[in-house]
Amino acid sequence: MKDSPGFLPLYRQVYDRLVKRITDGDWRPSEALPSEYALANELGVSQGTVRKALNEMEAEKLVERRQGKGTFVKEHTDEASIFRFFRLTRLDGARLTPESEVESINRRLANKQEKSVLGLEQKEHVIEIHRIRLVDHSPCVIETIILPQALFPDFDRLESLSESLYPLYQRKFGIHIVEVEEQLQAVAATKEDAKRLKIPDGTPLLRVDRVALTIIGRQVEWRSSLFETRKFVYSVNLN
Amino acid sequence: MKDSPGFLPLYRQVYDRLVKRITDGDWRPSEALPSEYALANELGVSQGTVRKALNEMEAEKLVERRQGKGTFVKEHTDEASIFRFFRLTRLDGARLTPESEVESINRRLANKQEKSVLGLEQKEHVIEIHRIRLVDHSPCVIETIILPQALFPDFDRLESLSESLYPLYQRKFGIHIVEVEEQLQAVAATKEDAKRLKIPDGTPLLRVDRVALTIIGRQVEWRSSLFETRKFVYSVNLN
DNA sequence: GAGTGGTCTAGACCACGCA
DNA sequence: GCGTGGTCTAGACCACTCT
Repeated sequence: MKDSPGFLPLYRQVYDRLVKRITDGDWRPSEALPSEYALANELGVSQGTVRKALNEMEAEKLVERRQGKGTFVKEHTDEASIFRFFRLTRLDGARLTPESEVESINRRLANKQEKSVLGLEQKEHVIEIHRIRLVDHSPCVIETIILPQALFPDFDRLESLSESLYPLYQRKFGIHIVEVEEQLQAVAATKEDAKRLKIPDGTPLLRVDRVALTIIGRQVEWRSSLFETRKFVYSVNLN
Repeated sequence: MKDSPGFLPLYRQVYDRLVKRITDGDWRPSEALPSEYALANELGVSQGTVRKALNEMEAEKLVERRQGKGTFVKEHTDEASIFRFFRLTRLDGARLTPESEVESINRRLANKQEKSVLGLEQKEHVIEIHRIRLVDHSPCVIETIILPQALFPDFDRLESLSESLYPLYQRKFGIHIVEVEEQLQAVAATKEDAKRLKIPDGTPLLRVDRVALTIIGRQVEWRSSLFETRKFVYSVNLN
């Protein structure tokens, strides 16, 4: 006689309310939330319950907690974002800080595959970005990025793009990426790839297809990258 | 006048003691630990403190907690282990269950690189394993696995190897892998690779170099794999 | 019904950052 | 010295599992 959820813990309800207030923009990136006691008071629960909700949010990297200071909405800075999602390193494991050159930005109707990957309905528009990323002044990644136009109004009229795009999504469009799903394959460079990366035809490349997700699991970016991995490697830890 | 650690929380000390008892084999895989209250009593702390330590151990997948039943040492079953660390999937994301053919197992002195990667001292021996993994009866991965002989006594006299090696490490040698570090590159198949995988020379392959670590960060396996990714992809989520 | 982990509360004290 | 988050305790009650 019970339903499937049957029971939603109080701290979960607190979590949901706080997450909503962040995604709604009640507290902006790098701003402090009220203290645990203030929130507990406001929501009519104990401080320990708020604490549990905030700790979950910290585990998901939505906020950052600092003893003696407070709880802050996590900001996607360029450095942090590259450190977190850009997995290319030198052979010895040292992190890289690439530079980017945007080649083109266009707006057009989404094709079938894009609608499927991004979960779009009929006749929606997408933004298509092509760029090259360089390390030590030589090209090593080519990227194609597809964004649902509806979530990124006037994206194609931005004056310039930052090196790391996720801080931009957060700052300008209130979109907070918390997870990416990637699929990797080894492929041979086509003539065009080879020309753009200044490498021989047929060089093996690491192809990475990535879908970026928000806290509620909404797909907001589809990115297809080709990495030249003769001097660099893609590093990842699994737990 | 304080030292660098300066302060070690009680739950951390409880955590350390419990982890040690598991790695020492006091409780075997799939066995239940004493209840929170029993442990709290035995260790002279409150139940909430034990709880916090156990929750950390659950987050690290060292134990599994089941409401109404108890806390159990997590067992590396074949299925769970493949699901967790074998990242190859079909193009639609469906998981694969490969079969393996061991080609050779040898014991020899570690070379310089192996000593560096595995953190070995002078003149230690290693076990070297070569195997091929097949999906749908066709070869798609070739692996070279290096183990420090000291941690795996008589490994080369085992009658057979299970499909997934980590359950074997846990069951026979008390070694519990909790994390792997991987470095990925795209490379061209050599003549020998091509022959073993039954593919054309120079086919792009995904090369994965993996170091497997225990809970205390000890390197216990170095594995170099070459994946044929025309029909499959390496899938990973980043948070 | 007994025993386990999960939630929730209330209160005390500690470590840290800052003015 | 004050306010913040971090730790620790004690106790009550809930949800789940098995007998």
